[in-house]
Amino acid sequence: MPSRDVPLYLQPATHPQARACAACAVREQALFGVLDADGLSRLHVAIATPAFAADEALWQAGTVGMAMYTLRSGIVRFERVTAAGDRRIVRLAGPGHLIGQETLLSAPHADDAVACTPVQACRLPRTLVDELARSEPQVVRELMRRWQAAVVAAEQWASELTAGPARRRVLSLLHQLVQLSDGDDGTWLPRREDMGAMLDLTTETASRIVSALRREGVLQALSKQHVRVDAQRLDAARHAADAG
Amino acid sequence: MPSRDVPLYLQPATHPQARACAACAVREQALFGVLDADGLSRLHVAIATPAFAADEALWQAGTVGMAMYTLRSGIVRFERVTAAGDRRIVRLAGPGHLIGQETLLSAPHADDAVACTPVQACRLPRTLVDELARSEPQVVRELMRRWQAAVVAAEQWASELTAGPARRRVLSLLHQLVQLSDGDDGTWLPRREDMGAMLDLTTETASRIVSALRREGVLQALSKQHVRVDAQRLDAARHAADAG
DNA sequence: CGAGCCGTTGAGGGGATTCAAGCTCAGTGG
DNA sequence: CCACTGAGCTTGAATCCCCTCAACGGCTCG
Repeated sequence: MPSRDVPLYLQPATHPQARACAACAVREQALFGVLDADGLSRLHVAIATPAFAADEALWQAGTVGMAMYTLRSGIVRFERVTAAGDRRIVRLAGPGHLIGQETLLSAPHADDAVACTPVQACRLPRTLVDELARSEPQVVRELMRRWQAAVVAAEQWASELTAGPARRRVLSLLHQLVQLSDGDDGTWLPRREDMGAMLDLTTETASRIVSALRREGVLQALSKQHVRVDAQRLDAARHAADAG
Repeated sequence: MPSRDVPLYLQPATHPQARACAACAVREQALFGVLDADGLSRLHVAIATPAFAADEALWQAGTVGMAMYTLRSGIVRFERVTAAGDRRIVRLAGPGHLIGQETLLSAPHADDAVACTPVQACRLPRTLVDELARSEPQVVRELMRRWQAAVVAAEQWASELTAGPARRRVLSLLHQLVQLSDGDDGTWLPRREDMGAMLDLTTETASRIVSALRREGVLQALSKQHVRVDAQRLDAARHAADAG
């Protein structure tokens, strides 16, 4: 079984795209995970698997995309500039997530999409998904499921990450980040300024709280942007914040 | 042309549901607005048009619905209880909006849906929409459009209504409410406690700001829960808040 | 090695909360 | 009819949390 880090183009050229998809590490969570062998056989075009560096944009708000993406690894943030003129991050997406579905409607992107970490993705052209949706009914249903998931994620973000005292918001964010982390090499931690844009805090406040959590042993720095999170203490801290 | 206030059941009995839908006041914005005469003719079942009183629930979070609704008049709020235990309102829906699409996926509702004002709605059973989606391809596309609209609305909510100083948040909410208002009899204004649940403020703070806006002439009370909004001054106030 | 970005920490001020007290108004029952 | 009640709104005073302003240190990179 190929690791998720093996680029698809290194896999035997005799294998069609269908074979590559069948072997994909995030296949179960991916859009095409609903396709059976027969459905996959219709994938007669090659799917590009572009990589994005940290802070590289996948697209910009207001533009109309030509493709959507399934994330294979890494984290992407959705950000916009509010009417008041300040930058706000409104959602995060991680491995297995489908992003940019508005492309299917030829609707412009509502936000910038920017890689937070190095990102590997599968590029799904609009035309391909269009075709597939016509021939494979399950794909339509799966698309709807994805859309619903986006709604749920956005509402969750609004309800859990934008309310209450600063400390609780940071703890909730940490909780989210742990879910999105690739697991092996710790949890990615945003720059303080980006944490501020997510939680509506100043960089100073974000910094103070992160420092406090480190002193309390909830966090442990692994590298510049990665930490080890003590799940036990995180839960305890979240529960304590809720009670008080 | 029947007004939106004429109950559907009062229309001539010889007219099938198709005729009723064709004459609907919110037809252009409604889900079935994409159907042509031929498509409408497939509507051989009667569509119920239930009314909900203010503060009456359309459904509760966690339950799986049997139908979705197109709102004909009134405003509905989506609320939930956060992990921290406090009530949060995460979205509003108004005339023309389709709500409860998760029913189509047999997914449980993520939030309570509660009428803010008296609400008139069209009840669209899951099975009906299912059928129609199969026979009329435009319906599928329209459903996707609705889902995308929900995502955009949720992100807008998160970015504009949950960030910045309290006064700006209230002004942004007012802006939203004006869009949702039926137009003729003023703009609906939530109870202070509900404003707090929307904007993450205390009822006292919400009250203070509303009082100030009334003194400044931005608002003018019409009745207990309805106000006239001076669009001019509202825009001025919003712009001033952005600059300062 | 100096420049610049990012993170950290401190001191002081301001805006929202907390606590508390009246107020209006609709509904109820004597 | 009208006091009584309770829910929602308003306003005040004190407190506290977060922001603002400021300085400093570590790190990378030209």
